[in-house]
Amino acid sequence: MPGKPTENPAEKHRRLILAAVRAVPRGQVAGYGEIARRAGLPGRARLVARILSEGDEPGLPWHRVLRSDGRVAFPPGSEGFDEQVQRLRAEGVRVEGGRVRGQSAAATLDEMLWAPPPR
DNA sequence: CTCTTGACGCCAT
DNA sequence: GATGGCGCCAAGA
Repeated sequence: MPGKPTENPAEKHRRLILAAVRAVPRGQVAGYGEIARRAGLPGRARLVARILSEGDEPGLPWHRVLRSDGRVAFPPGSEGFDEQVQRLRAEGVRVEGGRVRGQSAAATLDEMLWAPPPR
């Protein structure tokens, strides 16, 4: 039966991913792959990147999403890079050379990810 | 339909 | 730490 307008998988995924990104607390960072995993879409890091690249969703803390190695995903020197670094620093995140510092940024971005930052 | 591109990730060298 | 190759998936040409 009818009923439900069968939501496209793509749209559902988008919604889940956006929710996962919003769930990242201020002052913290997460990896694309980690976001995908939290959204229930393991291995879809690229999908996360693609959705963020669309740039919609106002208020979305996209700047808290980094590569798995703790590096900013934009090419150094680009606008996106600069803006992301500024935003992160504005939240108290230590960024050096386009890389987030904090012991490991995310050795595996799995367990220590949601650890509260010392202050 | 095929081919390329991309805000990625992991592993080997 | 830097580079290169392969995997993955969606969108555009």
